[in-house]
Amino acid sequence: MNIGEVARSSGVSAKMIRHYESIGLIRASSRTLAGYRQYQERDMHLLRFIRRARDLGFSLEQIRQLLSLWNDPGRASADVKRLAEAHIADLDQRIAALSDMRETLVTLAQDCHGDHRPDCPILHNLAEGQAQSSS
Amino acid sequence: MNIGEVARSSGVSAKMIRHYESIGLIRASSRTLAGYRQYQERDMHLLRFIRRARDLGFSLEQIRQLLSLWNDPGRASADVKRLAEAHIADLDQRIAALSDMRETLVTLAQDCHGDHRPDCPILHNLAEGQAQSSS
DNA sequence: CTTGACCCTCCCATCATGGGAAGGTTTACG
DNA sequence: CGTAAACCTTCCCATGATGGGAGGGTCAAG
Repeated sequence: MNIGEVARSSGVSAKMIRHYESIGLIRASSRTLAGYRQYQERDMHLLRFIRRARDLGFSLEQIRQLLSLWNDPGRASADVKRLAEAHIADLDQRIAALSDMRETLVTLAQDCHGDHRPDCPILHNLAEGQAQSSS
Repeated sequence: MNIGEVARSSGVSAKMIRHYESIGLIRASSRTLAGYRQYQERDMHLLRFIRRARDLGFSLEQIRQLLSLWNDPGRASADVKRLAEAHIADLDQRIAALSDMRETLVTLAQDCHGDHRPDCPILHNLAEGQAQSSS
């Protein structure tokens, strides 16, 4: 398989496959005489693994660890679980941060007339910045 | 005020103040003979405005628009509200995406023994699972 | 033998931010 | 006055994950 085909069937762009190779996330593939990268079925599975882990929000560094566990028949599932739970905690933090922003903005937007007049609590809040006395 | 002082009192780092100047988000300040940037009270307020908008997750491009509305006495609050609501929609999308990841991971982690054995539904899902549905 | 669809490497851009080098200025203190 | 600390300046580089695109080689079908 050329890089284009494995890209299509794994959902990882050719650009990214080359990048993952360059940072050592995946091993360099064999090449044809002309220098074209050649991939096997197992490379496709590896890339799909990476793709799914990315879809779950794991960073490439975390994926590096996941791959090393995946390739270790003597791994402890506790190690995988620990990685997953650390990532869940990170997601929780990011969700909380975004939700806080959202809540503040919704409150401000609700109080904004949204008409032709210039007066606006959103700008007022940004300019004067006292904590909202909402609820 | 030197840049360090206005940085401290606005919560925007000196590094970022110079950066905002370089991208034209704020106007270049006056300088002393030695080339030191000099700031006034109003610059501090401007930077606080920016800082608060950043805290609410607005991008610098959005902030550029917010500032232009802020400086326009003839603005319509509807324009501000539209910006805010677009940003809320963006936050909603990001929160939903992260929440989806979180939910999938929590489910997988719950089914993981988390002991010394290598068998693990998390790795199994990454290796064999269907791609996550992205909205 | 040309055309189009591949592939290659290398550089640049994103977005917001920080690190740090190399060097000039100001201030406070002995 | 001298010096050291604490400022300030500009310039370059790095992050993380991804894409764009230039400039050029390869391959297969017509």
